[in-house]
Amino acid sequence: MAEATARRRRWPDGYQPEATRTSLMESALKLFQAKGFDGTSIREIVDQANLTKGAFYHHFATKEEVLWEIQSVYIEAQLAAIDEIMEASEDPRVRLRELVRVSLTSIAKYHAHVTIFYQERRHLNGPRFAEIAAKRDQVEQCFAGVIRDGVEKGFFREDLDPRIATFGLVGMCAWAYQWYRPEGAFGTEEIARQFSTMVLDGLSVPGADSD
Amino acid sequence: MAEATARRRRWPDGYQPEATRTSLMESALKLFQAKGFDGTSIREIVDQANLTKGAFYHHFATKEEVLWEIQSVYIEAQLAAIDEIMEASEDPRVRLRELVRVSLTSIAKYHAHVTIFYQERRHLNGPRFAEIAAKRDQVEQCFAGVIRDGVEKGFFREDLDPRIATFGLVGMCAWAYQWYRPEGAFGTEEIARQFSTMVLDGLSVPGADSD
Amino acid sequence: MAEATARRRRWPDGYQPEATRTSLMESALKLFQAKGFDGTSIREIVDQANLTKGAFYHHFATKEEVLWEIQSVYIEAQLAAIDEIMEASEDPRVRLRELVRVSLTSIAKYHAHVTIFYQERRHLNGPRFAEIAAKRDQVEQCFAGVIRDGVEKGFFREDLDPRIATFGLVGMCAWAYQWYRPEGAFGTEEIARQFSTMVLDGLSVPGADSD
Amino acid sequence: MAEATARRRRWPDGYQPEATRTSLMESALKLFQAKGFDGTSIREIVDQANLTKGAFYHHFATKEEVLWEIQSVYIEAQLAAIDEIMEASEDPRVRLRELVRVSLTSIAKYHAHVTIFYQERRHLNGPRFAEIAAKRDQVEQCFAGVIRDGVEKGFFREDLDPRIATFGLVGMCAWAYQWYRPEGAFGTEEIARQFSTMVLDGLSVPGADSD
DNA sequence: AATGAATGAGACTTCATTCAT
DNA sequence: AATGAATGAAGTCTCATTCAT
Repeated sequence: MAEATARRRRWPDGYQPEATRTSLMESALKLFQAKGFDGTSIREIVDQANLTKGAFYHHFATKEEVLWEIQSVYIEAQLAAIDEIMEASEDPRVRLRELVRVSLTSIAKYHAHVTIFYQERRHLNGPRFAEIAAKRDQVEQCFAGVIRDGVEKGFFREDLDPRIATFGLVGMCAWAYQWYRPEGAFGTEEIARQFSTMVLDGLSVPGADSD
Repeated sequence: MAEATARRRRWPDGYQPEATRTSLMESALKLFQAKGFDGTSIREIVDQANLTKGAFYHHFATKEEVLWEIQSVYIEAQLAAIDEIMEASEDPRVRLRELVRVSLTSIAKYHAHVTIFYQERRHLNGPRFAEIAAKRDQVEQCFAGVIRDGVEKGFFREDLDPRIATFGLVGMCAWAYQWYRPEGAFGTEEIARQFSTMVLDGLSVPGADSD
Repeated sequence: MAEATARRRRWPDGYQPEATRTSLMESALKLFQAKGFDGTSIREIVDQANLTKGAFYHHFATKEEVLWEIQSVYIEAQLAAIDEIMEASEDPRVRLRELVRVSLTSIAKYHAHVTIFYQERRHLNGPRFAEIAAKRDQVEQCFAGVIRDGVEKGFFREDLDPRIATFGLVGMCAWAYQWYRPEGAFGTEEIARQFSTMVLDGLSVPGADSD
Repeated sequence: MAEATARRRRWPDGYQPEATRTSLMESALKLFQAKGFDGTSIREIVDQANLTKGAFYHHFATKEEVLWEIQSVYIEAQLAAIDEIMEASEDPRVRLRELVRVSLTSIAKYHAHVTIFYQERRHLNGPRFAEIAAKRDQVEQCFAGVIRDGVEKGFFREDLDPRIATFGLVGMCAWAYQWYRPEGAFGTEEIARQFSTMVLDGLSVPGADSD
């Protein structure tokens, strides 16, 4: 009956299942980031959300499911952002700059998610692990594709292996989850610009005598 | 066979404290790498080493102590290698190439240590955490120092912040622990060469028209 | 049978939290008395109560908490009994007799509690120890107050220090937990009467020549 | 050969087994008093004595043996002191005063022993427990005998049961191990005098009107 | 939708004791 | 006389999960 009130259902006594679920997710997000997956107990998650274990198990089948959902949120956002980039321009140099930019801005936006994504991967089991890993691979394949494309089109040097270059570029960006702080001196846009410049043009001053 | 080499101490039936300790360390090393610190139980460590829990606690005060020792081995090796590099040459370009090279070769040499170093940092407590963090900072300060020096001496571009460049370079190298496999197509020397080239000279082909 | 008495809560198949908790307390009470706090394991407590370790830790945070609860039950009962005594009469001789009487009857009533109270005090930590110690002090202050009052009012001799007399009197009563047996020849009322007489009037036969 | 040097044997390199043994006993004495028998580990005992576990087990068969030795030292001293008292006078009033005096002075002299004697009795097993308990009974029988004798000789009142009176007197004295502090306002001689007076002559002022 | 009592496996750690040297 | 490596049992406590309501 209450279903007629358009999507935002309401339960008789003010129950708000969606809100409960969100509370739990946010609680888990903070705790997984701060103490790790193994280091966080269901008890802590529900306590911080002012809920009970029963509520938790009403919304999630297992603790791992929460982890999987956190990882999904992030990786899906990445994939969506990458799709946009690929549609916006065909120039590999532009695409590469954009990939770097998006990598860094989403680290800022999803800091907890990213930290958990990289640190707690291990705790995803079989099928869920495979699913996330596959999406992660898609992201990396995209970086690699852009580089390969740049080489083919003559923009990027041929003497570097595209896979190695990809790993280097991805590592450079991903590592930011370890040190980036929103209150730091540089914003993510500026960091992205510097990273792109370093990778595309190199640290060396062009004119300086080589060794 | 090794009996001719005059072993310092002999115990009946193979009491060999040093060997016991080493067995435990190696067992822990493998397991921490494979299943994480929290995911590894003392039981598993001793079972794999064919020893007992009592033996473990005779040699280590806590599980954390083993973790600390693993981290120490790696970071000390890093510091020693860096010292050598700094003594071998004063040219920031050479130094930077060497830092990259050492970072990658030691990831190959200490793969388990490095994985544990980056993934299980959290589980070190107060003083031990501080100790390792301080040494890790020394390493990073060294990278930063070389870059700053290169800028001052006119070898490296001035329009990049040395701290950002350092984070990028360190991330690029450190990330390798996530993907490097000894059986892969490239050795660490070659990977290091490509990383150095990318960072020093850039991906872009010099002549190609810019966007 | 007891079902007619409208039990507040009903659980399936006998979920009765209050009863579970009580079982555990009673089990611990017996075991702590018989084997001491350190000598009693959680395993023994739950086995004797036909429950599981999990159930124990659902109801109590630590083993120490059970100890604290046992001590509290006794000391609170003491304080309440003393309050009654102080309200019932103002004559220090009456009050003293009553204090002795209550000390002994409550040793009979709370034999296990008292034994644990005196033998396992050590195992209470910081704040809980302080709380119990403070209440114990209140009890002793009360004995001391009555004696001091008796001296001031001219009923009790002045040549004895009230603190020493208090210690003596309290020790005499408290010690009973070591030897009192309900099946013994004398009941607590009679023992109390004899103790009061001994302390108030002395062992000596008034007329007998002194040494 | 070294045995000719009269009882105080000396080992070649300065070994002093007797001193080692004594160190261990003293270490155990302090620790048992402070933390209880169960709360003290062999490790702590030997650490505090700057020795090793091997040394401990060279001198004592078990931890319990140390406990037994501590209890023996005290109870033997009690028995010896009581023997002296019984030989010195036949007057039950004198004897009683002396028993009280000795009880208190030996609490001062053997504070740790006494604390352990009363608190850790439980940890003595079968035969050793029986031995100590028997000696303890001898001491109590002695108190009881003196009281009974006093009643028979007409010095002590007949309306009190000698066993109850004994328990009261013994408790009064023994309890002092719980509160006596050498730095306190009264010495043991004075405390003993007051206890004897209280028990023999009573707290009440003879002339005061009775209730 | 949510509760919270209960489970049972397993975690880390401690410890008295043994024994070859 | 003394060492210290090793054992193995046991201890306290945590935790993800289940389930009747």
